[in-house]
Amino acid sequence: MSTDRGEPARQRLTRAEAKARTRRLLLDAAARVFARKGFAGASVEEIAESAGFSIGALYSNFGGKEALFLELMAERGLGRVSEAAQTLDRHEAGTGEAAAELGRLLVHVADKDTDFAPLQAEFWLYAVRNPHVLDTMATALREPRQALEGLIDTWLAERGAPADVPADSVATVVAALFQGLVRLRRVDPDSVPEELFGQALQWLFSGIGAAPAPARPADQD
Amino acid sequence: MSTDRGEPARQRLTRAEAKARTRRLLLDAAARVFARKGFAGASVEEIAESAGFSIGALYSNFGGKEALFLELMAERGLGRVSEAAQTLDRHEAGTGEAAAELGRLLVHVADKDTDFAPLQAEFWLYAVRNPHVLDTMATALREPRQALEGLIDTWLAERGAPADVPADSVATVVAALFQGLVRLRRVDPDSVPEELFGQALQWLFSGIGAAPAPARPADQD
DNA sequence: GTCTATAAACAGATAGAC
DNA sequence: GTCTATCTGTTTATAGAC
Repeated sequence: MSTDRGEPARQRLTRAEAKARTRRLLLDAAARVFARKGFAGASVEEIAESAGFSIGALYSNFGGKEALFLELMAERGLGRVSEAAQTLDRHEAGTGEAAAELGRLLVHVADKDTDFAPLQAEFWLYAVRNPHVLDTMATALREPRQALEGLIDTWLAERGAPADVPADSVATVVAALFQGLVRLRRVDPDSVPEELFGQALQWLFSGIGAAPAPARPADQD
Repeated sequence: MSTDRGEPARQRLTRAEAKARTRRLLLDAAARVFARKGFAGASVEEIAESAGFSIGALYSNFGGKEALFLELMAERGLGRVSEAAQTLDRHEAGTGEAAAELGRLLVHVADKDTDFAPLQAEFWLYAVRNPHVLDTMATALREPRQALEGLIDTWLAERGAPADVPADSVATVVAALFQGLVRLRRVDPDSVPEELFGQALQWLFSGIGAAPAPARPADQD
């Protein structure tokens, strides 16, 4: 309290606030560097310097490289998936409009937020390689998918599909398709035009409405 | 030629054959280790030992760690995607049966061939981070997708969908969905039951057949 | 709380023996 | 053609100054 001196005191940060700010800056830098170099390929030195600090600051705020990565994973493990649900919630009516909006989201994630998909892939790889993290990720991923599920319930009712169709399955399909298209677009943009995701959703929902009870896929033998 | 001595000469390998065998063993070991540790996380020592050789043998057969990785990528970059198309080609008639077959393929890739998806993710990350490899991968991925496209053309005709629907878009959607579901199943198997992929395809194709010309997604303003 | 300097371990790659 | 030994650079993590 009495330690501040002739300093201009530009922002007046308590030590706790300063430390929190450092942590935030380090976390953001870590997201950048991990996305661009991968978990193993990134060095703590590059992360610290990218945040404008030195290695010492990093170790004073986090247990180490792995702890920093895990904290980042807990913070943005499920990324924009929950954002997506919220964005779509505003377009309750009009599946077509919502589909177009989803198309824009895909383009944004794939083209603009260039660090997002690689970081997500890095999280996935880490989880697959570290079984005890796998469960954490599984439950973390279920949350945003349930948000999607609520939305899909609405769409389904709107389309006149019977309660017969399990909304959680549809939500899983939509989420998987989104991820797959984002990844593909990063490698070959021409093969995934902006409208493709919306188009696919139209096909999907139209098909769900058309075939009410496809419980038995095909038993023709 | 005159170097072999009292050795039992079990298989009689020429030096060229022996070297080819070493390369193959190293390549296979590299696939295992890269899948489990990642490109940066894997050490050449572990790869060499996993193949039953020493570091020297690796460097005598490949330019180095990166060259080994790139060769592996060229060899199995597109993985079972082309296999999938061939498998399905046998079930020309009966979309339902083909869908069930695809479901089994997904389960196999996700559950049995545990190294496949992580290795594929590693390839993708490498391509995204090395632009000059990106183009190579884009063209490599187009090939199996065209095989899928031919198959889809058949299904579409069978379903009575007009030529209106672009088969390449459908192929892209199917491929992206497959990849997305495989990844999700590795993390949360319960959320991706064995039949889900086939089910989703049924919905999709049924929807394509139902809505003949959805060229303009939604213009209601 | 953050920085500088350093310790200790490990990586990729090479040289020469066999 | 493959192995052993080694060189060189880099890495994580820590200790002590400020």
